[in-house]
Amino acid sequence: MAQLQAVRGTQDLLPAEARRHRTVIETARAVSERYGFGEIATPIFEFTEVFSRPIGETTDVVSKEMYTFQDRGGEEITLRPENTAGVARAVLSNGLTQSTPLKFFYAGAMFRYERPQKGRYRQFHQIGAELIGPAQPQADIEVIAMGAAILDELGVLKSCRLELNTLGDTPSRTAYRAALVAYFTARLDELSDESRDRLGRNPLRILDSKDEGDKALVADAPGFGAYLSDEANAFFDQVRRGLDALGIAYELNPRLVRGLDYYSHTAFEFITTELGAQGTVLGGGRYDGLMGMMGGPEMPAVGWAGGIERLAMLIAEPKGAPRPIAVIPIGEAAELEALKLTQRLRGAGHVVDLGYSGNAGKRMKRANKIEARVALVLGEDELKRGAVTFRDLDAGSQEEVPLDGLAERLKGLV
RNA sequence: GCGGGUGUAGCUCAGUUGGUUAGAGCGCCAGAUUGUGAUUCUGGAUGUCGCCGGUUCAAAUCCGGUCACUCGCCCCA
Repeated sequence: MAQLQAVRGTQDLLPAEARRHRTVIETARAVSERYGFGEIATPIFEFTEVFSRPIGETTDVVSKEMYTFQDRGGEEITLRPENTAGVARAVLSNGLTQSTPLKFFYAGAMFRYERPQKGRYRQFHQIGAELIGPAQPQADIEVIAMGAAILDELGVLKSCRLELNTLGDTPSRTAYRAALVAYFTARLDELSDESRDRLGRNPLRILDSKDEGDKALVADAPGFGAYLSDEANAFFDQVRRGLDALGIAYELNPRLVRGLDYYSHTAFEFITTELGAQGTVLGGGRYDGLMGMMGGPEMPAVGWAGGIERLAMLIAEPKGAPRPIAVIPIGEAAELEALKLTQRLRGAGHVVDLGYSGNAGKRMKRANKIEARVALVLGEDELKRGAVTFRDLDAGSQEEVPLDGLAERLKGLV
Protein backbone atom coordinates (compact mmCIF):
# COMPACT_ATOMS: atom_id res chain seq x y z
CA MET A 1 0.00 0.00 0.00
CA ALA A 2 2.76 2.39 0.94
CA GLN A 3 4.20 2.13 -2.54
CA LEU A 4 0.85 2.77 -4.16
CA GLN A 5 0.10 6.02 -2.43
CA ALA A 6 -0.32 9.19 -4.39
CA VAL A 7 2.56 11.59 -3.79
CA ARG A 8 2.11 13.73 -0.68
CA GLY A 9 -0.07 16.71 -1.33
CA THR A 10 -1.56 15.30 -4.52
CA GLN A 11 -4.92 13.68 -4.92
CA ASP A 12 -6.99 11.67 -7.34
CA LEU A 13 -10.11 13.37 -8.55
CA LEU A 14 -12.70 10.63 -8.65
CA PRO A 15 -15.83 11.33 -10.71
CA ALA A 16 -17.87 12.96 -7.95
CA GLU A 17 -15.06 15.33 -7.00
CA ALA A 18 -14.09 15.90 -10.62
CA ARG A 19 -17.64 16.99 -11.26
CA ARG A 20 -17.39 19.61 -8.55
CA HIS A 21 -14.16 20.92 -10.04
CA ARG A 22 -15.74 21.01 -13.45
CA THR A 23 -18.68 22.97 -12.12
CA VAL A 24 -16.34 25.58 -10.67
CA ILE A 25 -14.38 25.86 -13.90
CA GLU A 26 -17.36 25.91 -16.22
CA THR A 27 -19.17 28.50 -14.14
CA ALA A 28 -16.10 30.72 -14.04
CA ARG A 29 -15.53 30.25 -17.75
CA ALA A 30 -19.09 31.20 -18.59
CA VAL A 31 -18.99 34.33 -16.45
CA SER A 32 -15.62 35.42 -17.82
CA GLU A 33 -16.95 35.08 -21.31
CA ARG A 34 -19.68 37.56 -20.45
CA TYR A 35 -16.96 39.96 -19.28
CA GLY A 36 -15.11 39.51 -22.55
CA PHE A 37 -12.27 37.40 -21.24
CA GLY A 38 -10.89 34.78 -23.62
CA GLU A 39 -9.45 31.54 -22.33
CA ILE A 40 -5.71 31.08 -22.44
CA ALA A 41 -3.69 27.97 -21.66
CA THR A 42 0.01 28.36 -21.06
CA PRO A 43 2.49 25.55 -20.39
CA ILE A 44 2.55 23.88 -17.02
CA PHE A 45 6.30 24.43 -16.83
CA GLU A 46 8.44 27.38 -17.82
CA PHE A 47 12.06 28.42 -17.56
CA THR A 48 12.70 28.99 -13.89
CA GLU A 49 13.45 32.68 -14.29
CA VAL A 50 9.97 33.34 -15.69
CA PHE A 51 8.83 32.92 -12.10
CA SER A 52 11.86 33.77 -10.02
CA ARG A 53 12.40 37.24 -11.42
CA PRO A 54 8.97 38.82 -11.22
CA ILE A 55 7.68 36.91 -8.18
CA GLY A 56 10.82 37.80 -6.25
CA GLU A 57 13.81 35.75 -5.18
CA THR A 58 13.15 36.41 -1.51
CA THR A 59 9.50 35.40 -1.51
CA ASP A 60 8.49 32.13 0.09
CA VAL A 61 7.06 30.92 -3.19
CA VAL A 62 10.36 31.24 -5.03
CA SER A 63 12.80 30.56 -2.23
CA LYS A 64 11.27 27.39 -0.87
CA GLU A 65 8.14 26.28 -2.64
CA MET A 66 8.94 25.79 -6.31
CA TYR A 67 9.32 22.45 -8.02
CA THR A 68 12.48 23.20 -9.94
CA PHE A 69 14.62 20.77 -11.89
CA GLN A 70 16.99 20.45 -14.78
CA ASP A 71 15.56 18.76 -17.82
CA ARG A 72 17.60 16.35 -19.89
CA GLY A 73 18.89 19.17 -22.00
CA GLY A 74 20.20 20.96 -18.94
CA GLU A 75 17.55 23.69 -18.93
CA GLU A 76 16.40 25.09 -15.58
CA ILE A 77 12.70 24.32 -15.48
CA THR A 78 10.01 25.06 -12.91
CA LEU A 79 6.49 23.71 -12.55
CA ARG A 80 4.35 26.81 -12.41
CA PRO A 81 3.51 27.90 -8.85
CA GLU A 82 0.98 30.40 -10.23
CA ASN A 83 -0.08 31.47 -13.68
CA THR A 84 0.22 35.24 -13.85
CA ALA A 85 3.89 35.18 -14.75
CA GLY A 86 3.22 32.53 -17.39
CA VAL A 87 0.48 34.59 -18.96
CA ALA A 88 2.71 37.67 -18.97
CA ARG A 89 5.43 35.64 -20.65
CA ALA A 90 2.96 34.43 -23.27
CA VAL A 91 1.88 37.99 -23.94
CA LEU A 92 5.47 39.03 -24.54
CA SER A 93 6.40 35.90 -26.51
CA ASN A 94 3.48 36.37 -28.85
CA GLY A 95 3.86 40.09 -29.29
CA LEU A 96 0.40 40.74 -27.90
CA THR A 97 1.42 43.99 -26.28
CA GLN A 98 0.43 45.64 -29.53
CA SER A 99 -3.24 44.98 -29.03
CA THR A 100 -4.22 45.91 -25.50
CA PRO A 101 -6.35 45.67 -23.51
CA LEU A 102 -5.89 41.94 -23.18
CA LYS A 103 -8.39 39.93 -21.21
CA PHE A 104 -7.56 36.37 -20.29
CA PHE A 105 -9.21 33.65 -18.30
CA TYR A 106 -7.44 30.43 -17.34
CA ALA A 107 -7.91 27.27 -15.33
CA GLY A 108 -5.29 24.70 -14.53
CA ALA A 109 -2.89 22.95 -12.19
CA MET A 110 -0.27 24.78 -10.13
CA PHE A 111 2.48 23.32 -7.96
CA ARG A 112 3.87 24.47 -4.67
CA TYR A 113 5.99 22.51 -2.22
CA GLU A 114 4.15 23.37 0.96
CA ARG A 115 2.99 21.43 3.97
CA PRO A 116 -0.33 19.97 2.87
CA GLN A 117 -3.45 20.84 4.74
CA LYS A 118 -7.12 20.91 4.01
CA GLY A 119 -7.50 23.37 1.14
CA ARG A 120 -3.76 23.41 0.56
CA TYR A 121 -2.14 20.90 -1.74
CA ARG A 122 1.13 20.56 -3.57
CA GLN A 123 -0.66 20.11 -6.83
CA PHE A 124 -3.67 22.37 -6.75
CA HIS A 125 -5.86 24.05 -9.31
CA GLN A 126 -6.69 27.64 -9.94
CA ILE A 127 -9.00 29.64 -12.08
CA GLY A 128 -7.77 33.09 -12.84
CA ALA A 129 -8.26 36.29 -14.77
CA GLU A 130 -5.78 38.82 -16.08
CA LEU A 131 -6.60 42.20 -17.56
CA ILE A 132 -3.47 43.61 -19.15
CA GLY A 133 -3.03 47.11 -20.48
CA PRO A 134 -5.38 49.50 -18.71
CA ALA A 135 -3.96 51.68 -15.96
CA GLN A 136 -7.38 52.96 -14.99
CA PRO A 137 -9.12 52.01 -11.77
CA GLN A 138 -12.07 50.90 -13.89
CA ALA A 139 -10.03 47.83 -14.73
CA ASP A 140 -9.58 46.97 -11.05
CA ILE A 141 -13.28 47.44 -10.51
CA GLU A 142 -14.25 45.26 -13.42
CA VAL A 143 -11.87 42.50 -12.45
CA ILE A 144 -13.08 42.46 -8.86
CA ALA A 145 -16.68 42.58 -10.03
CA MET A 146 -16.06 39.60 -12.24
CA GLY A 147 -14.57 37.66 -9.35
CA ALA A 148 -17.59 38.52 -7.24
CA ALA A 149 -19.94 37.48 -10.05
CA ILE A 150 -18.29 34.09 -10.31
CA LEU A 151 -18.47 33.54 -6.58
CA ASP A 152 -22.07 34.64 -6.65
CA GLU A 153 -22.94 32.28 -9.46
CA LEU A 154 -21.26 29.48 -7.52
CA GLY A 155 -23.37 30.37 -4.51
CA VAL A 156 -20.43 31.09 -2.24
CA LEU A 157 -20.32 34.88 -2.32
CA LYS A 158 -22.79 35.13 0.56
CA SER A 159 -20.40 33.31 2.87
CA CYS A 160 -17.43 35.43 1.85
CA ARG A 161 -16.20 38.85 2.82
CA LEU A 162 -14.14 40.97 0.49
CA GLU A 163 -11.06 42.53 2.02
CA LEU A 164 -9.48 45.43 0.22
CA ASN A 165 -6.26 47.36 0.56
CA THR A 166 -3.91 49.46 -1.47
CA LEU A 167 -0.21 48.82 -1.68
CA GLY A 168 0.27 52.19 -3.36
CA ASP A 169 2.46 52.92 -6.31
CA THR A 170 6.07 51.84 -6.31
CA PRO A 171 7.57 55.05 -4.87
CA SER A 172 5.00 55.10 -2.06
CA ARG A 173 5.61 51.48 -1.22
CA THR A 174 9.38 51.79 -1.37
CA ALA A 175 9.32 54.74 0.99
CA TYR A 176 6.93 53.03 3.37
CA ARG A 177 8.90 49.83 3.33
CA ALA A 178 12.05 51.76 4.24
CA ALA A 179 10.21 53.45 7.12
CA LEU A 180 8.96 50.11 8.42
CA VAL A 181 12.37 48.52 8.19
CA ALA A 182 13.86 51.44 10.12
CA TYR A 183 11.13 51.22 12.77
CA PHE A 184 11.41 47.47 13.31
CA THR A 185 15.18 47.39 13.05
CA ALA A 186 15.33 49.78 16.00
CA ARG A 187 13.21 47.30 17.96
CA LEU A 188 14.80 44.13 16.68
CA ASP A 189 15.11 42.45 20.08
CA GLU A 190 11.37 42.81 20.74
CA LEU A 191 10.45 41.19 17.45
CA SER A 192 9.48 37.52 17.16
CA ASP A 193 11.90 35.22 15.36
CA GLU A 194 9.54 34.87 12.46
CA SER A 195 9.07 38.57 12.03
CA ARG A 196 12.79 39.19 12.29
CA ASP A 197 13.07 36.83 9.38
CA ARG A 198 10.33 38.66 7.51
CA LEU A 199 12.06 41.98 8.03
CA GLY A 200 14.58 41.14 5.37
CA ARG A 201 12.20 39.49 2.93
CA ASN A 202 8.79 41.06 3.23
CA PRO A 203 8.56 43.63 6.02
CA LEU A 204 4.93 44.47 5.19
CA ARG A 205 4.05 40.96 6.35
CA ILE A 206 5.02 41.82 9.90
CA LEU A 207 1.94 44.01 10.03
CA ASP A 208 -0.18 40.86 9.86
CA SER A 209 1.76 38.85 12.46
CA LYS A 210 -0.25 36.81 14.95
CA ASP A 211 2.43 37.06 17.60
CA GLU A 212 1.19 39.10 20.58
CA GLY A 213 4.49 40.91 21.06
CA ASP A 214 4.57 41.82 17.37
CA LYS A 215 1.01 43.08 17.54
CA ALA A 216 1.97 45.55 20.24
CA LEU A 217 4.85 46.81 18.12
CA VAL A 218 2.69 46.99 15.03
CA ALA A 219 0.15 49.14 16.84
CA ASP A 220 2.71 51.94 17.08
CA ALA A 221 4.34 51.34 13.72
CA PRO A 222 4.15 54.04 11.09
CA GLY A 223 0.96 53.89 9.01
CA PHE A 224 0.91 53.64 5.27
CA GLY A 225 -1.35 56.66 4.91
CA ALA A 226 1.42 59.18 5.40
CA TYR A 227 3.48 57.59 2.65
CA LEU A 228 0.75 57.19 0.06
CA SER A 229 1.14 59.61 -2.80
CA ASP A 230 -1.83 61.75 -3.82
CA GLU A 231 -2.05 59.81 -7.05
CA ALA A 232 -2.17 56.46 -5.24
CA ASN A 233 -4.81 57.79 -2.88
CA ALA A 234 -6.91 59.14 -5.70
CA PHE A 235 -6.62 55.83 -7.53
CA PHE A 236 -7.76 53.85 -4.52
CA ASP A 237 -10.68 56.22 -3.97
CA GLN A 238 -11.87 55.62 -7.47
CA VAL A 239 -11.68 51.88 -7.04
CA ARG A 240 -13.73 52.15 -3.90
CA ARG A 241 -16.28 54.43 -5.48
CA GLY A 242 -16.69 51.98 -8.33
CA LEU A 243 -17.25 49.07 -5.99
CA ASP A 244 -19.72 51.14 -4.00
CA ALA A 245 -21.58 51.99 -7.19
CA LEU A 246 -21.82 48.31 -8.06
CA GLY A 247 -23.03 47.43 -4.59
CA ILE A 248 -20.03 45.23 -3.90
CA ALA A 249 -19.40 45.28 -0.17
CA TYR A 250 -15.86 45.25 1.13
CA GLU A 251 -13.89 45.84 4.28
CA LEU A 252 -10.69 47.83 4.32
CA ASN A 253 -7.83 45.82 5.72
CA PRO A 254 -4.61 47.81 5.90
CA ARG A 255 -2.75 44.63 6.87
CA LEU A 256 -3.73 42.83 3.69
CA VAL A 257 -0.45 42.34 1.90
CA ARG A 258 0.58 40.19 -1.01
CA GLY A 259 3.51 37.83 -0.86
CA LEU A 260 4.57 38.33 -4.44
CA ASP A 261 6.77 41.25 -5.42
CA TYR A 262 4.97 42.31 -8.53
CA TYR A 263 1.87 43.67 -6.85
CA SER A 264 1.05 47.36 -6.45
CA HIS A 265 -2.01 49.50 -5.77
CA THR A 266 -5.12 47.40 -5.29
CA ALA A 267 -4.92 44.16 -3.32
CA PHE A 268 -8.00 42.14 -2.46
CA GLU A 269 -9.09 38.79 -1.13
CA PHE A 270 -12.44 37.08 -0.94
CA ILE A 271 -12.29 35.12 2.30
CA THR A 272 -14.72 32.53 3.56
CA THR A 273 -15.10 31.73 7.21
CA GLU A 274 -15.96 28.14 6.41
CA LEU A 275 -12.56 26.73 5.59
CA GLY A 276 -10.46 27.53 8.64
CA ALA A 277 -7.00 28.85 8.01
CA GLN A 278 -7.12 28.35 4.25
CA GLY A 279 -10.03 30.73 3.87
CA THR A 280 -8.91 32.80 0.92
CA VAL A 281 -10.94 31.60 -1.95
CA LEU A 282 -10.05 34.18 -4.57
CA GLY A 283 -7.45 36.90 -4.37
CA GLY A 284 -5.36 39.20 -6.45
CA GLY A 285 -4.55 42.75 -7.26
CA ARG A 286 -2.79 45.13 -9.56
CA TYR A 287 0.63 44.23 -10.88
CA ASP A 288 1.82 47.18 -12.92
CA GLY A 289 5.45 46.21 -12.48
CA LEU A 290 5.33 42.66 -13.77
CA MET A 291 5.69 43.11 -17.52
CA GLY A 292 8.63 45.43 -17.07
CA MET A 293 10.32 43.06 -14.62
CA MET A 294 10.08 40.34 -17.23
CA GLY A 295 11.92 42.46 -19.74
CA GLY A 296 8.92 43.70 -21.67
CA PRO A 297 7.51 47.18 -21.97
CA GLU A 298 6.09 48.75 -18.84
CA MET A 299 2.46 47.74 -18.96
CA PRO A 300 -0.11 47.99 -16.21
CA ALA A 301 -2.30 45.02 -15.38
CA VAL A 302 -4.65 43.63 -12.78
CA GLY A 303 -5.89 40.14 -12.07
CA TRP A 304 -6.74 37.44 -9.59
CA ALA A 305 -6.60 33.72 -8.99
CA GLY A 306 -9.16 31.51 -7.29
CA GLY A 307 -8.59 28.16 -5.63
CA ILE A 308 -10.61 25.47 -7.34
CA GLU A 309 -10.28 22.93 -4.52
CA ARG A 310 -11.42 25.50 -1.98
CA LEU A 311 -14.33 26.60 -4.11
CA ALA A 312 -15.28 23.01 -4.86
CA MET A 313 -15.56 22.38 -1.12
CA LEU A 314 -18.00 25.25 -0.75
CA ILE A 315 -20.42 24.78 -3.60
CA ALA A 316 -23.63 22.83 -3.33
CA GLU A 317 -23.73 19.31 -4.73
CA PRO A 318 -23.81 19.82 -8.50
CA LYS A 319 -26.55 18.03 -10.30
CA GLY A 320 -25.45 14.90 -12.04
CA ALA A 321 -25.93 13.61 -15.53
CA PRO A 322 -29.49 12.80 -16.61
CA ARG A 323 -30.70 9.39 -15.47
CA PRO A 324 -29.74 6.68 -17.91
CA ILE A 325 -31.75 4.23 -19.94
CA ALA A 326 -30.68 0.64 -19.29
CA VAL A 327 -30.78 -1.68 -22.25
CA ILE A 328 -31.17 -5.31 -21.20
CA PRO A 329 -30.69 -8.03 -23.81
CA ILE A 330 -31.87 -11.51 -22.97
CA GLY A 331 -30.35 -14.39 -24.79
CA GLU A 332 -27.49 -14.67 -27.23
CA ALA A 333 -29.57 -13.61 -30.23
CA ALA A 334 -30.52 -10.28 -28.71
CA GLU A 335 -26.99 -9.17 -27.82
CA LEU A 336 -26.17 -7.64 -31.18
CA GLU A 337 -29.58 -6.03 -31.53
CA ALA A 338 -29.23 -4.54 -28.07
CA LEU A 339 -25.84 -3.15 -29.01
CA LYS A 340 -27.32 -1.52 -32.08
CA LEU A 341 -30.28 -0.15 -30.14
CA THR A 342 -27.91 1.30 -27.55
CA GLN A 343 -25.83 2.97 -30.20
CA ARG A 344 -28.93 4.40 -31.86
CA LEU A 345 -30.26 5.84 -28.62
CA ARG A 346 -26.90 7.39 -27.77
CA GLY A 347 -26.82 8.88 -31.24
CA ALA A 348 -30.17 10.46 -30.45
CA GLY A 349 -28.62 12.07 -27.37
CA HIS A 350 -29.75 9.70 -24.64
CA VAL A 351 -27.62 8.47 -21.76
CA VAL A 352 -27.64 4.72 -22.19
CA ASP A 353 -26.09 1.93 -20.19
CA LEU A 354 -25.61 -1.54 -21.60
CA GLY A 355 -24.52 -4.05 -19.01
CA TYR A 356 -21.97 -6.56 -20.15
CA SER A 357 -22.96 -9.74 -18.42
CA GLY A 358 -25.42 -11.58 -16.26
CA ASN A 359 -28.96 -12.81 -16.51
CA ALA A 360 -31.99 -10.59 -16.63
CA GLY A 361 -32.23 -10.31 -12.87
CA LYS A 362 -28.64 -9.25 -12.54
CA ARG A 363 -28.97 -6.69 -15.23
CA MET A 364 -32.11 -5.27 -13.70
CA LYS A 365 -30.26 -4.93 -10.44
CA ARG A 366 -27.54 -3.05 -12.20
CA ALA A 367 -30.10 -0.82 -13.87
CA ASN A 368 -31.52 -0.03 -10.49
CA LYS A 369 -28.14 0.65 -9.01
CA ILE A 370 -27.20 3.21 -11.61
CA GLU A 371 -30.62 4.79 -11.05
CA ALA A 372 -31.82 4.18 -14.57
CA ARG A 373 -35.15 5.78 -15.36
CA VAL A 374 -36.30 3.04 -17.69
CA ALA A 375 -35.14 -0.41 -18.67
CA LEU A 376 -35.58 -1.62 -22.22
CA VAL A 377 -35.74 -5.39 -22.26
CA LEU A 378 -34.90 -6.99 -25.57
CA GLY A 379 -35.37 -10.75 -25.80
CA GLU A 380 -36.26 -13.18 -28.51
CA ASP A 381 -39.97 -12.55 -28.14
CA GLU A 382 -39.49 -8.80 -28.58
CA LEU A 383 -37.10 -9.35 -31.46
CA LYS A 384 -39.71 -11.31 -33.35
CA ARG A 385 -42.20 -8.51 -32.93
CA GLY A 386 -39.73 -5.66 -33.59
CA ALA A 387 -40.39 -4.23 -30.16
CA VAL A 388 -38.91 -3.82 -26.70
CA THR A 389 -40.37 -4.28 -23.26
CA PHE A 390 -40.40 -0.81 -21.81
CA ARG A 391 -40.13 -0.90 -18.05
CA ASP A 392 -40.68 2.27 -16.08
CA LEU A 393 -38.42 1.69 -13.09
CA ASP A 394 -39.99 4.38 -10.96
CA ALA A 395 -43.55 3.26 -11.51
CA GLY A 396 -42.70 -0.43 -11.63
CA SER A 397 -44.95 -0.88 -14.64
CA GLN A 398 -44.09 -2.15 -18.08
CA GLU A 399 -45.51 -2.42 -21.55
CA GLU A 400 -44.36 -3.50 -24.97
CA VAL A 401 -43.36 -0.65 -27.30
CA PRO A 402 -42.58 -1.09 -31.00
CA LEU A 403 -39.08 0.04 -31.93
CA ASP A 404 -40.33 2.80 -34.19
CA GLY A 405 -42.42 4.22 -31.38
CA LEU A 406 -39.59 4.23 -28.89
CA ALA A 407 -38.38 7.79 -29.50
CA GLU A 408 -41.87 9.08 -28.88
CA ARG A 409 -42.30 7.05 -25.71
CA LEU A 410 -38.98 8.27 -24.28
CA LYS A 411 -39.83 11.89 -24.87
CA GLY A 412 -40.05 13.84 -21.64
CA LEU A 413 -39.01 10.86 -19.57
CA VAL A 414 -35.22 11.00 -19.84
C1' G B 1 10.12 24.48 7.95
C1' C B 2 7.73 24.32 13.48
C1' G B 3 3.95 22.34 17.13
C1' G B 4 -0.66 19.13 18.25
C1' G B 5 -4.16 15.02 16.77
C1' U B 6 -5.28 10.59 13.95
C1' G B 7 -4.18 5.85 11.11
C1' U B 8 -8.11 -1.39 12.32
C1' A B 9 -12.25 -4.60 5.87
C1' G B 10 -14.05 -0.83 -0.21
C1' C B 11 -16.62 3.09 3.46
C1' U B 12 -17.97 4.68 8.71
C1' C B 13 -16.15 2.89 13.04
C1' A B 14 -15.87 -0.70 17.83
C1' G B 15 -11.89 -3.52 20.00
C1' U B 16 -11.58 -3.87 28.06
C1' U B 17 -5.78 -3.69 32.63
C1' G B 18 -1.17 -6.48 26.45
C1' G B 19 -3.86 -12.88 26.30
C1' U B 20 -6.78 -18.06 22.02
C1' U B 21 -9.10 -17.80 15.44
C1' A B 22 -9.68 -9.15 15.23
C1' G B 23 -15.53 -7.44 15.10
C1' A B 24 -20.25 -4.45 13.65
C1' G B 25 -23.10 -1.57 10.20
C1' C B 26 -23.10 -0.17 5.21
C1' G B 27 -21.26 -1.89 0.63
C1' C B 28 -19.68 -6.22 -2.38
C1' C B 29 -20.54 -11.49 -4.20
C1' A B 30 -23.89 -15.76 -4.44
C1' G B 31 -28.62 -18.12 -3.65
C1' A B 32 -34.11 -18.01 -2.60
C1' U B 33 -35.98 -16.04 -8.07
C1' U B 34 -31.73 -19.66 -14.86
C1' G B 35 -37.18 -13.33 -18.88
C1' U B 36 -37.58 -8.61 -14.51
C1' G B 37 -34.82 -4.15 -10.00
C1' A B 38 -35.71 -1.51 -5.17
C1' U B 39 -38.02 -4.56 0.12
C1' U B 40 -37.10 -9.24 2.56
C1' C B 41 -34.58 -13.83 3.90
C1' U B 42 -30.17 -17.14 3.70
C1' G B 43 -25.13 -17.88 2.86
C1' G B 44 -20.13 -15.99 1.52
C1' A B 45 -15.51 -13.28 0.57
C1' U B 46 -12.15 -9.40 1.92
C1' G B 47 -7.58 -7.18 6.83
C1' U B 48 0.40 -7.49 6.01
C1' C B 49 -4.62 -3.55 12.69
C1' G B 50 -0.34 2.47 7.74
C1' C B 51 5.03 0.79 7.44
C1' C B 52 9.85 -0.65 9.91
C1' G B 53 12.08 -1.89 14.31
C1' G B 54 12.09 -2.66 19.78
C1' U B 55 10.08 -4.50 24.72
C1' U B 56 7.45 -9.17 26.11
C1' C B 57 6.15 -16.07 26.95
C1' A B 58 2.49 -13.04 24.18
C1' A B 59 1.51 -6.54 20.71
C1' A B 60 -4.07 -3.80 16.97
C1' U B 61 -2.97 -2.48 22.28
C1' C B 62 3.39 -0.43 25.23
C1' C B 63 8.09 2.23 23.20
C1' G B 64 11.09 4.41 19.06
C1' G B 65 11.39 5.73 14.11
C1' U B 66 8.96 6.51 9.52
C1' C B 67 4.95 7.51 5.93
C1' A B 68 0.19 9.61 5.13
C1' C B 69 -3.93 12.50 6.54
C1' U B 70 -5.59 16.34 9.71
C1' C B 71 -5.64 21.12 13.03
C1' G B 72 -2.75 25.49 14.14
C1' C B 73 1.77 28.47 12.83
C1' C B 74 3.85 29.93 8.22
C1' C B 75 2.27 30.95 3.36
C1' C B 76 -1.43 31.59 0.08
C1' A B 77 -5.61 30.02 -3.96
